[in-house]
Amino acid sequence: MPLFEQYPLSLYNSMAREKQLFEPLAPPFVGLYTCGPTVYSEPHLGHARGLITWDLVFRYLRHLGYRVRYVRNITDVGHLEDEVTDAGEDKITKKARLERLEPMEVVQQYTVAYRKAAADLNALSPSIEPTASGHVPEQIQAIKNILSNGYAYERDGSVYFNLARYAASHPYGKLSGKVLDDLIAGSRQTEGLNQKQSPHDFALWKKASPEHIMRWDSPWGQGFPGWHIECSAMSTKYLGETFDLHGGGMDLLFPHHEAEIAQNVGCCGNQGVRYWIHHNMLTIEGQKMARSLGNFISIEQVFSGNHPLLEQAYSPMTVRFFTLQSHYRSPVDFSNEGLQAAEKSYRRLMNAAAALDKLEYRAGAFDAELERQIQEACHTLYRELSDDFNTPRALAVLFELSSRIQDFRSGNKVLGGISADAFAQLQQNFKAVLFDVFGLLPETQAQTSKLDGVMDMLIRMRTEARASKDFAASDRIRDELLAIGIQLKDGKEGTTFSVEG
RNA sequence: GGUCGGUUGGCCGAGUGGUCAGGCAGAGGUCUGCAAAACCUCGUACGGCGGUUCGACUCCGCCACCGACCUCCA
Repeated sequence: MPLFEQYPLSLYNSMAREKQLFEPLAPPFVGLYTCGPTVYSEPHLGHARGLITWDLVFRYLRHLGYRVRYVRNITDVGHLEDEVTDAGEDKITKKARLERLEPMEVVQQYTVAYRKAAADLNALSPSIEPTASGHVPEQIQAIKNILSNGYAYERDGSVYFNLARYAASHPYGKLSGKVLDDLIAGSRQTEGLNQKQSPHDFALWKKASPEHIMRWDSPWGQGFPGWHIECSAMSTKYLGETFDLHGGGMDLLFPHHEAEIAQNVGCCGNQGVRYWIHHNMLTIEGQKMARSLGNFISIEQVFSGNHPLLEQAYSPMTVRFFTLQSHYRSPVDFSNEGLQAAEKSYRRLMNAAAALDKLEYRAGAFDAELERQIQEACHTLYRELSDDFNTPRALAVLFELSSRIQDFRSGNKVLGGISADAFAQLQQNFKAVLFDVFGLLPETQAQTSKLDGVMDMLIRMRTEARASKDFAASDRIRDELLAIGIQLKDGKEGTTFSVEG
């Protein structure tokens, strides 16, 4: 029996605004699409949250036994920054001009940076990572379909989605809770500066001005695809007209995902997505992260500690652990205090995992209550994760199990008190959830075998000095190593060391 | 202004109509030549005012405060 039958997954569907039992279209296959980055600048902490959230979803679905195709796009065709006044310049073009690069050089640089950040955070590669620029023909085809279905109109080389026409027969705004009439009433639209029939009609295809560098041929002349069409085109291409899961940040609810739905209907006759899931945003010490507020932190800066707001560097696994401590639908507040606490908590779990590996089972006096408790916890781990990916609760269970593991290690409780089966289950579930699902890794220690050799020697010298009560020498070894960033840990079974950072 | 969400102990962060979150910090302890590390044990909480209820932190109403989105944003 696959795990997904044993622990059926329920998740919060943003469209229904309630938790629903997840029933894939064609189990065990699952299609998952998430909106990836626009690659015009360094990946930042917000990207980290998205990466970690969807990686956990991907990992857990796979762990449950689903065969998942995970598609995450790269937006490498610039979005216009100011469409309203038509004075807009797209982000990638602007960056290219400022840095005197080809637009594709900008795209390349930040795509590589994004993938590097993902790898550092131990986020698995998606099954397919399509780029918008590589799918212009598909986007043109989708626009053609929308046009021929009567949901769009052409004006002077640009194509716009006809929202009034669409909203007359479809519930536009349902996902984000917007009412089209309110939007129109509240819009600050300058007269006569654009060709749209209605201010909220959005571009499917945009005519390229003479100086616009990124341009492609189309039935409507040279131009580039609009803001939202890539996701409709690429999700349809790789996951089909209807697929299981679509994710993204809550900030994409409107207008991006709302537009996607309208396009899907306009193109294929149905909205395409069965479950919408959205993760919450990230704040920096209680404030929204924004360049204008000066609290913008890139992923690389977190790892290096090179930012005025950071008291120290934080390892990728600390960031990952910290993120998963909160539920994905709650906001995460990034603070030094929080990160430092996470660093320690994370170490505790890793200590327990290491201790678990060293335990050797021998039958002993049976402790029925302990047996029940451990088995129950092993199940709870999955029940929590299957309850809308409740990582904080699953984590609490991991800590509970950590204490039991330490009880066994220290002799506080006898390992033989539980059955060999229960012990095997403990080992398997604890490590599976910690490593495979949470995607945490043992702390990388910058140590080579040569360093090991040197440390062995130093530890031996210190042990000898201590044996002969030459504490001046032994303390000197310990303190000077600490100054270098290597900490000695005296334990019952001897001395070990860890390298800082 | 509109829409939605939140307000939990020193800090972070789950959750529930009536015995438990969990982590960090703090206190005590084990270990140790001392220390560090590691491990064990232990407090304190549910924004305000009403209501429903045998019973509310949990449900309902009002108020206050905070935030997100409404414009590109993960």
